Amino acid sequence: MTQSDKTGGTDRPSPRAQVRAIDPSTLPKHLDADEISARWDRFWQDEGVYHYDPSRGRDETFVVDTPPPTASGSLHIGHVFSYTQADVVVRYKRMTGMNVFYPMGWDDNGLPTERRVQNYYHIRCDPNTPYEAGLRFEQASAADRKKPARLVSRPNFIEACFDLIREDEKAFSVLWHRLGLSVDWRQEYQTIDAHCRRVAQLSFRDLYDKRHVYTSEAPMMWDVDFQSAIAQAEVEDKQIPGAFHQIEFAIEGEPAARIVIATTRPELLPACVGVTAHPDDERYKPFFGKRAVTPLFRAPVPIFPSELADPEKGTGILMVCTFGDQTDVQWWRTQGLALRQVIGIDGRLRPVDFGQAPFESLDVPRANAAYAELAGRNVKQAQARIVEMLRDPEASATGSGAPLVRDPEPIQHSVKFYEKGDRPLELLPTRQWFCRLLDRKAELIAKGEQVEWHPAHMRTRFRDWTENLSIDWCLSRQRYFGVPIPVWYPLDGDGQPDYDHPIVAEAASMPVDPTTDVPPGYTEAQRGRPAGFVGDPDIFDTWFTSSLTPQISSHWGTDPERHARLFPADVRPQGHDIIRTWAFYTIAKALLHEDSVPWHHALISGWILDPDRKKMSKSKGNVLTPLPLIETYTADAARYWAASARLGADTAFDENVWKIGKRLVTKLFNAAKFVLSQEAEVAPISHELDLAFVAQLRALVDSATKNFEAYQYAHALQETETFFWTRFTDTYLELTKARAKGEGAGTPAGRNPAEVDLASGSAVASLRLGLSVLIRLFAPVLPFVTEEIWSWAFAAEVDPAAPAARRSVHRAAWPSAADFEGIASPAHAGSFDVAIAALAAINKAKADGAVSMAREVSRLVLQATAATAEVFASVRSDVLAAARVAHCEVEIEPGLEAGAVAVRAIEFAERPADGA
RNA sequence: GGGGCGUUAGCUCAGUUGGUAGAGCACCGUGUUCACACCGCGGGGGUCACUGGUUCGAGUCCAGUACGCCCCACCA
Repeated sequence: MTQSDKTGGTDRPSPRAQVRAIDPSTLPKHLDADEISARWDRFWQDEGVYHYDPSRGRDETFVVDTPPPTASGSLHIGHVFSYTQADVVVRYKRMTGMNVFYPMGWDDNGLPTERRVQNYYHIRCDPNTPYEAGLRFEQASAADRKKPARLVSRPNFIEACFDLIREDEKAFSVLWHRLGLSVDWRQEYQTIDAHCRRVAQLSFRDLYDKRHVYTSEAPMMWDVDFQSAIAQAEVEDKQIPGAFHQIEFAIEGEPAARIVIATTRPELLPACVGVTAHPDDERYKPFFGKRAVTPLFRAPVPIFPSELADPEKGTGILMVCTFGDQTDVQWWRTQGLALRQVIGIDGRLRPVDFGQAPFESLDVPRANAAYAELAGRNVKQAQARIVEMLRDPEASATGSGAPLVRDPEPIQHSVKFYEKGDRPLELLPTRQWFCRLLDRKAELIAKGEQVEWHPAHMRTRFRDWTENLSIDWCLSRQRYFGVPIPVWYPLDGDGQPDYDHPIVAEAASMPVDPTTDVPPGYTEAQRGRPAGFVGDPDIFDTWFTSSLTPQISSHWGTDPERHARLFPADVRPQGHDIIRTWAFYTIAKALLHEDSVPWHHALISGWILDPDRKKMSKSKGNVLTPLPLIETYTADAARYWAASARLGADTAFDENVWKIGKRLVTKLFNAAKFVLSQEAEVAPISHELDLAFVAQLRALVDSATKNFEAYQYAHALQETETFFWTRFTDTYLELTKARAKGEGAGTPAGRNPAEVDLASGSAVASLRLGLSVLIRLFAPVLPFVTEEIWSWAFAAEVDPAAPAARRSVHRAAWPSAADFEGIASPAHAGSFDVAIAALAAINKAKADGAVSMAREVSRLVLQATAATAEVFASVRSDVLAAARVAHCEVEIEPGLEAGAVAVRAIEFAERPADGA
């Protein structure tokens, strides 16, 4: 039983196929890469070469959790890089006989799409605008963009999103086909489609039933431009200029006393609810328990000690505001401070009244007058204005001059931003849904340990992130284009929502949109009415859906049989920048739903850096688009470039590598034409040189296979490529050329024709075996040119009754011991190397003599050790034929290294006359 | 502040368990149109970032330093 019988999905040609030479004139003179790639892509799709076979068992199925690209992004050379790396691994697995499940999704829901739609059409979603059926938009012109954005209804906005992602997904799809990704296009999904919405809502329902999710009204990180809550994972620090402002506060009941606090956010002065310093700080000890009074607003606030205050920073004493940062939140909670929210959801200071709780002032008219100067301004404007006001001595709470005691001191400090945002995040108290993760850290880390990360050190990124999590996962987003949270709230007699008793949609009704669907037991007429209900207007964090990609593909919750066959997946390819998001949340979901890992291997790809080693990004303007490069160098060359980099390695972009890839493709094409046009009688591989070549080929197959098994495709490619050039085209082909044609200087005239046939047949069989094996070793990286070559000869060796898909090289068996069955070992392990050494020595002598490599040698004296000379004798005729040597003697020179061959004397024949 | 990765030829990168430094590109020389000018053959070029240590022997193992990139934390 052969390997292919066992695995059932592939076919291996017989190593002793009948030699049917191809008439080279029937093959194209030059390789037309565009034509080939279009033709084979069509063949692969039409014949279903990459189709998943659900009838085969889990143990012989290889499941890929493909990254769904963000459809709203632009095509980027990095996409070619990472998707190709995954595809190379997948193609290898397919050739080992695995039944590959390789889907493609589009991550189109969420903020990135909304932002792109807003910019592209220059529109904004306004839920209060009425729907206009049939409304379509054009890409906004530069002139349009100068005008205010057009407000459109939520359904119109969502339609616009769908319109745009359709275009974007088409562009990606074209690139994937061009690159030859071996995706099963029947397994396509969009994270916004009904199936994904349903899976996401089922996930929520399951988490709700298991008490993993909860709502809470708490200060959350908030992006004022997108007007949505943001999760910890989406936050990034940016260094921006700021300034320390030293502001003087009075002490209540102590007219002579004062304290000077330092702050970078003076505009939050009206939101001040306390003052704190380190408990051991002698400067401030006397004030603990007393109340400070703020300038301008004259608000009395408690002064309390806190270990969290650093005496070395600023003035050692600081104001606590609702909310400047996370520490403020902590103090607010532990000290039971008032909540004076001045920043609104739009990032502007909202109207407040200091005469009414929670605001408070010892001089209400003055406080309100001061605040009137700030209300309606954004943070930046308010800061500028309040600094002006604080320079006014009249504003003092102590009567001792301007509250701003010195000019602001400029500093650079890091501030939290939404990763896609333009302005710093604010902390706003809002009601959000959360998923409990903090109490599951140990289990999350354990699941991360169960996954094999490639490269292994990427595991550390996951562990670090998980260990340092500080808030639960905020699931809700105040946006429009996404999966609705499937929840309604009952309204009490006053029309106030009862958030403690949410009505969560039943699984059978999903997907639902609570803003249009009605919860069980209610009618639409009760929407928004007292004792009625209200739908949760929010959508899920995009990651809530994309963290389910393994379950989306496996149809978790709807098709248990399929789920069992496809979950957990085998590999998750992804970038290292989203370990803390996509990988983390996916592991979290698999843990919470089924106490499982989502996949067994994580393949982490690196980044493409520009030649200055900076990350390529749109904002830096150093992004390369892939299609023009592919047109110049071919898709196979693009893949060669991507596959030359190891997993996880950030790589400087180097166009040279594309060039080398293209050269390899051409060389393969030409070498194959040559090999397949050799004619010979069928004969076993028996000649010493051939046996020695095959022995090295066998070693290559072993090594390449080991490397692929360890996801070291780059090493496998490199060794295959080196072998191809140095052991095949430059050497073996040259050494056997003459013998294959049944001629050669080493063949004595009048030799037995049967012997000539045997020698020739052995050479041609070895050449074809070498080509067949090399083509298959290259196939995962160079799918187009290898398929083309395979089709010339090897595809015909497949059972004609088998489906056409089986004739693809991509369904052929990965080279293995089976290819070398019955082929003897060479008499001398080193005979191929000695032949190469001898040929190289003669070539060098020709180069030194500045004669053509094709020049005949009339007399040659070689030197070698006795042992090497004996080995040489076994390959002598091939070497002399390749080097065109008429007469050769070998002298024994014991001083040489084993295996070395030196030229002691060489005489060249007269150059044949021109035109002879 | 904690951690990860990296530093090898002009450039992009390989270097398995320690055993005399590799490839391609670029460069120089040279040849050639009979699979391949998207070609062949040959050549020059490196104190393996630095300092110690272990060892008969270190690019490789250990400790430290410097530089670069990244992750995390802090950020009044």
